[in-house]
Amino acid sequence: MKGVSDPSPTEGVRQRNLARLLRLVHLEGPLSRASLTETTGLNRSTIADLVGELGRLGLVEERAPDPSRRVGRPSPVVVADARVVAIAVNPEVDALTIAAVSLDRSIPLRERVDVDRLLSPEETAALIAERVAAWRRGPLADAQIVGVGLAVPGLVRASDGLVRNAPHLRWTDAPVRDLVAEATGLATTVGNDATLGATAEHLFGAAQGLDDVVYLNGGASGIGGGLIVHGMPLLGAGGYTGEFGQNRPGIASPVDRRADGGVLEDEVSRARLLAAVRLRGADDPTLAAALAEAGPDSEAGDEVARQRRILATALANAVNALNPAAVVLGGFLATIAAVDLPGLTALVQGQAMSANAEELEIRVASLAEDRLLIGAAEAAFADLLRDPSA
Amino acid sequence: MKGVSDPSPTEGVRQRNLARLLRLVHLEGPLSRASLTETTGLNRSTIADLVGELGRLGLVEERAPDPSRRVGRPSPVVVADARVVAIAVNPEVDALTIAAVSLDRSIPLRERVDVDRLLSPEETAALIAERVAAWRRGPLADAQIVGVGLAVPGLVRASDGLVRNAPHLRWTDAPVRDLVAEATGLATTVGNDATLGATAEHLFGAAQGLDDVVYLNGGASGIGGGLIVHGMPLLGAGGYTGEFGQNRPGIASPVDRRADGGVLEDEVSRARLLAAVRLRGADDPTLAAALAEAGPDSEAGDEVARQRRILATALANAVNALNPAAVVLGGFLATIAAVDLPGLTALVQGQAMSANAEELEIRVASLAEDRLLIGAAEAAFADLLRDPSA
DNA sequence: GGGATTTGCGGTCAAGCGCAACAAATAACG
DNA sequence: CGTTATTTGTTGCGCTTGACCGCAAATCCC
Repeated sequence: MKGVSDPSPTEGVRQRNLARLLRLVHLEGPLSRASLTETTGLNRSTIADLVGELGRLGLVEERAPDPSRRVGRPSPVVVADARVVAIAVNPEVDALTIAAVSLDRSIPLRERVDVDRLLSPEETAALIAERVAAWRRGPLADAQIVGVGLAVPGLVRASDGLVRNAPHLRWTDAPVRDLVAEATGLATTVGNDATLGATAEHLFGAAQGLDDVVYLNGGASGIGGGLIVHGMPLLGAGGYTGEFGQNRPGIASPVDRRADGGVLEDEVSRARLLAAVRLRGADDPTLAAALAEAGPDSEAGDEVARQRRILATALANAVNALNPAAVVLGGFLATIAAVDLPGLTALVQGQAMSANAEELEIRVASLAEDRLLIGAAEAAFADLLRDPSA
Repeated sequence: MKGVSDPSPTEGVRQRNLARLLRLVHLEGPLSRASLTETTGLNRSTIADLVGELGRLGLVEERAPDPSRRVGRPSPVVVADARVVAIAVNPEVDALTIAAVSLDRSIPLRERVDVDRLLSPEETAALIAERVAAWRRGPLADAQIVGVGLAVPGLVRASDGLVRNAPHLRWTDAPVRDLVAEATGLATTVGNDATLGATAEHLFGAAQGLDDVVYLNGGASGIGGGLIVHGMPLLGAGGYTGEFGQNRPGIASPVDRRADGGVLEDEVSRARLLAAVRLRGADDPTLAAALAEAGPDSEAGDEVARQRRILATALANAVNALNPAAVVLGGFLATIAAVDLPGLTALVQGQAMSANAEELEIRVASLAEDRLLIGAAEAAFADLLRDPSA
């Protein structure tokens, strides 16, 4: 037995307090020591001790006090150390985006590596390792890299970061976490892109401060989703939550049906919108402009309305089940939602339980292309934020 | 400032450890002190101290050691004190069921009060108070009643226990929590019946030990559901989660459609099953027997198959979104599922993402009519289990 | 420039838990 | 049947943690 567990019985307390402080300055930005004592309820002397330890660990810095117009001695400002960075990666069909995201939420480095063919998981790992090595020799020479986070468009097993299936990358059962960890020598986390996007919107974007959020993103290849529940990302038993794109919502009018299976992402799709405005391969702003130009009384307008009706049923189903505080829409779903947000909200409320929908807000995602990088970095920071002294 | 917060800095630790121990003996049943040290990782002396405190609080008892055939000094067995009870209540259309549920999971008292008309919230509160008062003078004379838990068939606002709408009780915006608390003088919690049923199945029933569970119950008046997520009940922003009955699942074949709106509980309903076997008002076992007698190649068999197809789509939608470890079905949904559980599982797997469904288990609820009482009692015990020293 | 206010800093103190040594109770063994 | 091994409860002690207190420093208001 001889429990050689904790050297100190109350180390759990200290760990939690350190984590609380680090999380605060990471999520809220620079905070004075005084405000830290106030929000945590800890004693001034305790805050001094804890901040000192975080400083010695190289995780926070103390800056000169802000010229506040309050009476009394000014309080130093505690800020997350910008030299602590995570490597955030988003492999996509046409490019691999890699960035360095600091603990102070700045993004000092970002690079888009265009590729003319699909990269294998091994090639992806090698490319990441090469960029990280180059950055280490240069701009990140004095940085402390805590890990790598990947946002993968596909099903990712939560337990071991195995990519079960990423259809348009053509990755199947690829041990991406282990490959990247070995290639870079860094702790690596792999997550589903939509789940990480939901995390980012929850922490810093349109769903900030809301504990129950449904996030749906419309991409070129389909509809992905992520869930925030109890203020945390919901991974489910295997890690495959939020796959609303494969759901089959009821379609009230038979004339609205286009695809055989009735699968949401076959009925509500970017491709059908592009076809309606006679475009091939445009980005979302271009698509939005074309739809606006066509107007509501055009073929394109009818298609938007049709997709909105089906989307509303799918959202109502989710709202009935999960009673979220907000639904956040990204990608082309944001485009077709923004045409008339109150109208879409009303459509959803008409099909959902009244209590579930009455305080529901449907919002447009707000973090743009940084979303996945922020979410991936957040996943890489997670261990550090849970136990800063490790 | 002068933080008069905690008398001791580490009281949080002690509170958590006390809660861990009490929760263990409550959920797992009698446990020896030795096994407590092993599962918690705490020191023997600490366990002795904590168990002593729980004993002084009247929450646990220590019994003579089990005649174990192991070497070494026998370890006393720690048991939750049976005198600590919660009052569990389930108001329904035709009766009000009220029970005393002990912390050791026994149910020493249970009473079904038949009513020939709908009771108002105020009458319900008065009836509960009357029964509790009578029990206090008799069988519960030496009991420590920690609170009242109600399982209400309707929408319950989590923040204040207001019953927003319980259609077949005809309660609307009824402050049930406050009414019962005032009438009885006891701390009261109010929850949705399906959510509390899910909790019970999660803690003691078919979904024991699973952190991600979707629970659906088919009753006479519709389909209710509850969700377990992160090992906890999911309440959502307002408290109205799990309302799968109002969802609109896709219906593959138009000939399967019976109702106009395509709402699940209009398509999949007990009433339609009863009609198919020409019965009026039968309980679930009778219905199951009638369906079995009719056989699969009858009108009733066709209706069961139709309902199973639609139910499968609704379940697949939930599985895609939530990736639960198990789906638990109760009421008449258990009846139509049990006809061919592997077949229903296959139907769901055919419409869900393969990864989400591959380890999915569809199970039949196992707690029978005790389910709601256990769930309601658990809700009433929640505060005690969170902070035993309060 | 003086008073008020707020903060930082060092020292002291109580609480909580681990640890080690000892005692007790049982099984295994000769 | 007695001895040994094993396991566990008990007791006293020490370490860690964070609150509290008094003093000095820094800033604003007058």
